[in-house]
Amino acid sequence: MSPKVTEEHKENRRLEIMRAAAEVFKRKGYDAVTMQDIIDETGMSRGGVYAYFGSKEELFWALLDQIDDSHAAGYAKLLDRYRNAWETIEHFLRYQEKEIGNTHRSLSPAIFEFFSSGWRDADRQPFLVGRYKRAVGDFARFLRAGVKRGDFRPLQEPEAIAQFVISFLDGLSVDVLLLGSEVCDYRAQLDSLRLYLHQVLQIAETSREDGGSQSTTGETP
Amino acid sequence: MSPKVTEEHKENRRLEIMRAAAEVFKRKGYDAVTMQDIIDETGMSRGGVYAYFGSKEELFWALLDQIDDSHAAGYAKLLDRYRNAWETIEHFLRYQEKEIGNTHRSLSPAIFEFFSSGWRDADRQPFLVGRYKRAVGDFARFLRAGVKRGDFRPLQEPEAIAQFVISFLDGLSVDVLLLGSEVCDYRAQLDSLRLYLHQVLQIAETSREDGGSQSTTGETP
DNA sequence: TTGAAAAACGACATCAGTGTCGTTTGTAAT
DNA sequence: ATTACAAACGACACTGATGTCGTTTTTCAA
Repeated sequence: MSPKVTEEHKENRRLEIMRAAAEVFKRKGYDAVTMQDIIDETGMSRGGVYAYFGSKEELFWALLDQIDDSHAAGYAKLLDRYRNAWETIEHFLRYQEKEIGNTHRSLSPAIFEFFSSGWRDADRQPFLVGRYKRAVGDFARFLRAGVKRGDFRPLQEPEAIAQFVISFLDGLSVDVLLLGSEVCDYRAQLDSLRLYLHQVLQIAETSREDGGSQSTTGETP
Repeated sequence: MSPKVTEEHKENRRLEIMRAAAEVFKRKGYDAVTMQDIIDETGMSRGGVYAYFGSKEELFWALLDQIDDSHAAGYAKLLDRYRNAWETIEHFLRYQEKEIGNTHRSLSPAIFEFFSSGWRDADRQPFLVGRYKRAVGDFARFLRAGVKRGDFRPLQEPEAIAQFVISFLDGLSVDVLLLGSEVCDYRAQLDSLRLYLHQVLQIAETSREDGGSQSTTGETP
């Protein structure tokens, strides 16, 4: 008797299925993907895959959890423990630029599809709400820290600014996804966001050694 | 020989099917809706409905065109021919507030679903791009008019501001749709947008007889 | 080497939705 | 009233995806 394969081997198989699934989801989004697509990508058999994941949705949740774990940590770390307040914002914006620029090569389109066609589904909503509150919370905490240090003198409540920024970034992501990056010119828009933050936080014009590279979009005519 | 029913009757039937379809799309979104649902809602027969619309997608496009015609006109008119520049912005914001507040009772969720699950579809993209460019264009034109009159002294190019505003509004709509209006507090966020515009356009503090009701969100602490 | 049990396989039954098409019904001109 | 034709009907065949389950293969302990 006794088990016939090691626990590790099972875990590897599980991961291999998830890897294959991610590949397919990146290529085809969410709705258009069938279990058969994923099965084909793995090279395994129908029964084999079903032994690990009972449905496309179950598989997708596994991917979401995986992503979320790795992501949330990095995101929070980005905003914690900074040296120079404004520099952190620049850093944050550069990070967002990279993320958004990479949208269509990532799982984002599939994730977006998953939640937008499932927004009535009571099971899916909490995930998004959690993500949103976490993002807003992290950013607001960062702002409050900056206020305490005297780096920022915000014209609004940090919470309000944070919500505003997250909403804007959500919108920008959606627009890039649905319209393409050329149409909505996300780099210029991130410059606008930089300018907005610069103003609403009342940053002194000469922030450390950072020059005047804020406005690629043009000054007042 | 000669036709057996009047042209008008056929048009009415067409409209009735569209009305029924809109009802179903409002209730169930896009993907979850089947032709059968629509057929049931009309009270007609399968063949009857198919005689007018060959597929769910064809039907949805008909609805989109219908909406778009009525919408685009009103939107442009809102921003044209204003008396007081800032007042027009207030008006615009109030309009957006109403729109966003009504999101889940409108076709928006279905439209959103339609485009987000079909963003790879080359046929669907042009529609959204047109909508976006029109919105940005209208808003930018309004801003330029205000500049010419001396009402606005923008810190950025009007185009950039317009894009920023539209992206933000897109984000806000998405967030309201996916997270619910309580979570993302869209009224407060529209106040933030008002404050942003007030600053970026360098509106004098005392604009005509309008008092200081801009910031429900709180002043600098 | 053998054999027992788990893992992997893939054919199959099922299901939901689609679009068609032969039939029935209704209308208006004669 | 009759009739001829379009409109409306709804049963049906088809499709594509799903999840199951009896069979085969693999693995490891004895």
